[in-house]
Amino acid sequence: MNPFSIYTAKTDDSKLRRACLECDLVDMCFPKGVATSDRLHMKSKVFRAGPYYHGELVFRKGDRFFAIYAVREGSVKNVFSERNGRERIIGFNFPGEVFGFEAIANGVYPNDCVALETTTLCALPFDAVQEFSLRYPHIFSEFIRLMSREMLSQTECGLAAGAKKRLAAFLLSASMRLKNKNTDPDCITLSMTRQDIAYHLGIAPETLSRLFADMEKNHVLAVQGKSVQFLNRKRLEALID
Amino acid sequence: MNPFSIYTAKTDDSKLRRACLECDLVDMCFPKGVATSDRLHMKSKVFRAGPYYHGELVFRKGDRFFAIYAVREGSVKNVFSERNGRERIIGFNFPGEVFGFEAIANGVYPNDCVALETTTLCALPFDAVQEFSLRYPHIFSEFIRLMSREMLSQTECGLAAGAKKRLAAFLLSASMRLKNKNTDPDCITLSMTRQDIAYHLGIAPETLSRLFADMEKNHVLAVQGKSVQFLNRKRLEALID
DNA sequence: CGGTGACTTGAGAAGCTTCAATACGAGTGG
DNA sequence: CCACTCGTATTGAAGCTTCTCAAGTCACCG
Repeated sequence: MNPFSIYTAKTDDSKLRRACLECDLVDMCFPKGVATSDRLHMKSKVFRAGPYYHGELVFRKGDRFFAIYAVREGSVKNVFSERNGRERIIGFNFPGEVFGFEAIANGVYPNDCVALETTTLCALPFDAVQEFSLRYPHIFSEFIRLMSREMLSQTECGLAAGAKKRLAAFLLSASMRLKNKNTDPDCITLSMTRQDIAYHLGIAPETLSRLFADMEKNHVLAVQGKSVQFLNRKRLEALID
Repeated sequence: MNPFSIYTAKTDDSKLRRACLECDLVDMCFPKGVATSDRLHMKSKVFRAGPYYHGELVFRKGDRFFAIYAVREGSVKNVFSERNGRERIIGFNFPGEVFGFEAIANGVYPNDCVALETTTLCALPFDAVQEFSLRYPHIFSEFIRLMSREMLSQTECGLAAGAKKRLAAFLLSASMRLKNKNTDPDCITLSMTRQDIAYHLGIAPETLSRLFADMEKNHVLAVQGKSVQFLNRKRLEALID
């Protein structure tokens, strides 16, 4: 009936617990001030979705809205496919991040969501949020705050002038958002294609390529396929303002 | 103590009633399925703010979050002032539109809000929303839906490639959003400066000027200072895709 | 080994920005 | 009513950024 297998076991798995604590949904899955029985009830409403493999659709534009998603492992892109064939990439989502809020307005997802690699998600049915919000102020607050944070980061990431600035901002943002994997934050592995990044930044893929080449020549980055190393973070940061 | 005079009288004023019915907050100020007594209570929480005059600040970056605002009359701009002196204009708001959601996340307004002309607002204290949401599912739903709609329109208005496309999209959006004033939708009066528009679109003011001149030469627009007339809406729409 | 898709590189054209000069419009004071 | 002024808007010319089209390279996979 539905494509989700219930999230049941593994709550004792320490790795998973840690993952949950770094998730934006943690305050909703493990709410303070909620009776233990209800807490379990709330958590039991959270489904695990996936795994989705590279290129697989999580949802499609027009699909009926049903749940907010959080990335557990992997990454996704949210895409508006336009008439002229080109696609506008609204954003990427990495582990711990939540997406799907735009679907609430009209009850349908307004864009496609595609897995960039092998990806598992948590699906939080909106029903459950509504139900619990009426009983627990904390849930209401957390949900609103989550949406607000999303809006804030969207406006903050607004179009900086200049392709180089935008790329620098993107790389630093990606580094910050991927830092939970306790690896070197100056060495990131991008799961998306150059074209995805370019369209996300609103530039041509060729321009992106040239920018990478340029930054490599200037010893700011070391680029090797999908892995990018920051050789000089200061200069990268200086590019933004 | 606070800068708002309570919104009390004039509920019988037909012009005002009409204004409220065209406001995004209408479902919260006049909620269905809420007892009449509570309805009055909810409405009594809504303050009228202003009037603010041209250039006056509604709130400043860092001000403590307290209420969501709706434009009653006039218009405002939301501005991020950046280090390098330049300002990024996140958006404009016209009568009936709601703004301020980004402030929920951290409890402070993340940007300045400036009146573009003589402007009055409705201020909806977030306390009241929280209080009522716990008692009435409808309020909860409406608030979330409002936020979601905001997020959706933000992502939809995302950066179209090309300055001309962006301007066309901006003008058509402005026309749609100002159409409540029962005037010709093909003839709008912009309350903001050229610089405001340019920075909002992420282009130089000079480029904007040239675009206007160009579109006038091509008989798409007739521009006279702040008033813009669409001479050929079809062609304007065709520019977008 | 050949094929396919992703990425890079090059060259010319188009778009946009910058700086500088000019024009306009509303408000002020003579 | 005119001249002055200040802020805003327009116009011009030069230069830089970015795009497009086209060709070439690379890596991965059958």
